[in-house]
Amino acid sequence: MGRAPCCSKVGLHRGPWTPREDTLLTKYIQAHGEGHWRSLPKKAGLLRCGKSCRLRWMNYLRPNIKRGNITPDEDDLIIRLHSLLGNRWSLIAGRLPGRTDNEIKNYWNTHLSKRLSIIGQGSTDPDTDKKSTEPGHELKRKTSKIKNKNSNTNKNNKSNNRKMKNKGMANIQSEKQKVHLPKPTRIASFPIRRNESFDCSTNSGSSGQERSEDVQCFGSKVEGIPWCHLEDVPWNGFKDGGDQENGVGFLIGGGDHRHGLVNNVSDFDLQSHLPTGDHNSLEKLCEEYFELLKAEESQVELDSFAESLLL
DNA sequence: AAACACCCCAACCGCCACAGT
DNA sequence: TACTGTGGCGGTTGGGGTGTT
Repeated sequence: MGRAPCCSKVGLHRGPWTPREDTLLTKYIQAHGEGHWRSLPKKAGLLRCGKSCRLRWMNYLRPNIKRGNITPDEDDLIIRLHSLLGNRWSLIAGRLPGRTDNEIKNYWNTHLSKRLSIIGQGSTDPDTDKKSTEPGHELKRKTSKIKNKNSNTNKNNKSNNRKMKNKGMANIQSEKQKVHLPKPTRIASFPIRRNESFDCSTNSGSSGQERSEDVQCFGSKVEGIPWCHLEDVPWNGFKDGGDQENGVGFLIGGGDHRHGLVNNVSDFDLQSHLPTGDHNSLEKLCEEYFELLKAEESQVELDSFAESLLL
């Protein structure tokens, strides 16, 4: 049962924000800081829902937000992180400074999922494809051609049409995908918190939250990446069992038994979900991912992967 | 030039976890 | 313990823009 809307919608502005509203919100937050979103609109003189204010700030007005022009590096990182984290956009965004979860989500939905589905169909090379098509010329045509053309000219059918398209894409993905699965798979039943990700040794972070049903095995989304046997992983958060709380990690040696239960589950449960025939490629993907992170690590001093995710 | 088809992305929605009472 | 308020997340929508026919 969902709770009531955060505020009465009556009399509140909706839709696109005006420059004036942006200014009001920005000035208020600059003066008083973030938080107290519910009361913020009133105090700031905005006829907006607090949620709307928060979203506008987080996704658009916040300083240091990068907009547009996802670089090839970011693109690649998104794909890799998504393969590990699934649709955990906020976590992925935390790994991409200046990018918002919404932007990454949109980018994934509009660019990457299509591209990957095309790759899955044995089409062109992804990079070639991307470079030759940005911003979406040839690709648009390609993707449009593989779409189900139930011609609907009625504008009311637009969204239905889109849904059909998306369903079609989802089907293609589920059939052809090589990199990820769309939905995380729960593999354990113990409670897990989103904020306790990637560093089991430090209960770092308290801002995030995790739904109990979000207990997931990331790896199960990556054709069984969940548990990579890596001998030397230079990040504290991973080395001791990875994201135990989120049911993800890497078996190193005997694993970490500080939380006993988790690795026991992982050893038994996760590995039993690993596709046995593709182990080398899984390790390769893990290694690639860590190489990428290493490269980043040399540029930016981070205490741990966990901390970077929680930035 | 007009109509149509499609894409992009800002914004909205519903749900959940957690904290406070 | 039960309830309520809040912040946050992921999924979805739809207006506007762009390309094609």
